Amino acid sequence: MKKKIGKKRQITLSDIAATVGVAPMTVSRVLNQNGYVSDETRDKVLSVAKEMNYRRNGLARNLKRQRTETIGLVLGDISNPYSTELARAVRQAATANDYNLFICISEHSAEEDIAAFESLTSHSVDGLIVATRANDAGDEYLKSIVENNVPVVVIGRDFYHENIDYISADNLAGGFEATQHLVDLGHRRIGFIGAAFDQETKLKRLQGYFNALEKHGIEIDERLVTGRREVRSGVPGYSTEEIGYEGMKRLLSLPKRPTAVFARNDFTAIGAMTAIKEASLRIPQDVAIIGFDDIPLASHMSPSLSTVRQPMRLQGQIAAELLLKRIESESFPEREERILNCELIIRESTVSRKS
Amino acid sequence: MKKKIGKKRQITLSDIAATVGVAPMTVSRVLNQNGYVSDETRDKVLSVAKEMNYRRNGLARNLKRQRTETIGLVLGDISNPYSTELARAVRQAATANDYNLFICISEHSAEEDIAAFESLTSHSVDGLIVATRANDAGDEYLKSIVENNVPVVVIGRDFYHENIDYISADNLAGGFEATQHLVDLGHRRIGFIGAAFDQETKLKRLQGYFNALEKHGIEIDERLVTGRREVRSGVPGYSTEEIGYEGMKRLLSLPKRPTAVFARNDFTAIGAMTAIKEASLRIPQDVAIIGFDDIPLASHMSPSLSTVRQPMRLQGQIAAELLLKRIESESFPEREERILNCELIIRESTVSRKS
DNA sequence: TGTTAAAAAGTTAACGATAACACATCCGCA
DNA sequence: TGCGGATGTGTTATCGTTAACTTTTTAACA
Repeated sequence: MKKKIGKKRQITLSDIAATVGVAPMTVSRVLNQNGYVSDETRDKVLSVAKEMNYRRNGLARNLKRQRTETIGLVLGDISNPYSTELARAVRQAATANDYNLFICISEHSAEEDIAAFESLTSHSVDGLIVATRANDAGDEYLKSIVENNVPVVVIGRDFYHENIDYISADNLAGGFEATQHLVDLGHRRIGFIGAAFDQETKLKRLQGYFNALEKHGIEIDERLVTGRREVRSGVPGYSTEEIGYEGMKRLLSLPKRPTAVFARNDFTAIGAMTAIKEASLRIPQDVAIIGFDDIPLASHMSPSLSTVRQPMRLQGQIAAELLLKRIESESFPEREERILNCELIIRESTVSRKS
Repeated sequence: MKKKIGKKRQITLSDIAATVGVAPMTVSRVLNQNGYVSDETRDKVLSVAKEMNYRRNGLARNLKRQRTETIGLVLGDISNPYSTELARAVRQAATANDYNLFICISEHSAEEDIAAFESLTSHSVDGLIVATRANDAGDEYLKSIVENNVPVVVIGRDFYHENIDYISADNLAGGFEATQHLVDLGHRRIGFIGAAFDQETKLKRLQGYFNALEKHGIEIDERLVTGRREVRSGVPGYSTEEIGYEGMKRLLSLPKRPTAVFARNDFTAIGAMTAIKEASLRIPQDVAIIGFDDIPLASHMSPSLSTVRQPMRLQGQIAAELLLKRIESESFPEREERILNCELIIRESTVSRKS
């Protein structure tokens, strides 16, 4: 059974104006609190507006004003605390500067990446923060957006453009430190979980791992690097518990298994830990493991997870600041690039507790 | 140093029209692929559009068309896998039906709740899915939105309105089952972590706990119910690892500590587990613990965490479906209410492994 | 060859809001 | 008395697009 038929027309400024007996412009002035309006008129307008349940039409308003006071954030894997912390920080900065934040998710492919850019820019967001992984089609599209003078800032996305600011954690140094830490503990056979050996050549964390091994004269063993092969071309996925679990199983079944493992991120590490425990091996005595990100749960694992902390909030905050600067600047600011330091967090999964 | 001064005007349909030598309407027809256009004109328009890097102005378009093909989703705690799974499901359904999805976060307060509603509705989203916790001011505002004929669906938000569909997991039954499970294992002193005793009286999971105790003639002990008191009025926060950790410490320090604990959600449970381990007590022999949600990590904890699984994706999917139905209906569909079953997942944190 | 319909455009008028300007009053002070 | 500024309000045009209508051209067939 249906209730009423037909949806009513939305209430406009003119409706209020007609009811009160003034010009629409006067109503606009009242509602935007600018220009001169007598107290009497103001009160009347406000009460009528409330009575008619008026809600301003942002489309019309923004069209006329040529700005939306809204910024867009494109996230890849939204399940990742990295993304969510980023989002929170961006939101906070946006709110503090009276900007709204719209978030779009682009999960798997370049098409989704582009769809997200498209839907945000076509809604005329004042600026865009992009935190998805690089892919050719998306990069191409981003470029065309920027060349349409939409301010853009990228976070952790490997993409250079003269008018795009770049922010990232220092994944290269982080990957290096994590591996170095394992080497310092005496490990020589060190695995990497989270990326296929011959793919993701741009993955900085993996490069850091290679660099550290090289520095210490440890030969790189292809079999020790494992991860699910990306099925789709386009945007690479993110590594999960499941991938960590599977990857660890593979590593453990090697003739000469690694004595330590560096996982691409904490989720991957947690999955790997499960596999190690299932094999009745001890962490860290039999296999040491270190993750990346320092998600809140890392310290609650048992054993607690060593990891590399990256400044998640800070990245979001800086991104928002740079974006707002771009938005509010009349001209084109010089490109800024910020690579933020990571911090090695040593816990029980690499060094057994002494007490 | 600045690069160029002044931002160029955006390219419009008329610009293309002028260049090609046709009317703007013809260009519009080409770009929207409707109406008759000769192949020759089409090609010319498309090539000029591409050359000029034309990007349509969605504000103007949507204003004229009176719809945006966009839906809004308001989330509370974005860090929670519950929220993120919801978002993914909603996005999937939206995309499949050619709708965009904008997500807004409302973290702490009624004001933020309202700001999110405001920014989405003022952008004229075609409909709104709300998954934040109920609060008076927000409810009031929601009501006014609905009465402006914006389709709304709420998920897990305790709020009744004739024209708003309601979706939720059966938290009451879930809380009951979790507690019942502990009782079945022989526990009589069962704690609850995640809500203050005298607050959150509407919290269904807590009510389920009370109901189960009552059913088995176990007296409710106020001291066994613990959680951080909400500082702000307005939107209640969510329970976290930290709260679980603190809460468990309090429970363990009681003269007669509980032998089992039901945590409001898995994060809280995980925090509680850390506190239990720190006290050198065994799980589940000394203290059994069960959570709620079944986040992916629950099975990776050690011991693995018993919990109540709620259908996260399904809630999002149904919400999207109901919303799209409302959007596409000319009239007002009858209100729908869907309470989805939860599932008890028994793991090692309540029943020790036999093998 | 004329009639009619389909195809390919163009014209007009909004969508709802506001910037920019114009026009009244009113007040104070030289 | 008059002049300038503050105050209050109205008018006009426009943001960029498209729905609805009109006009012109082409094709099709009796």
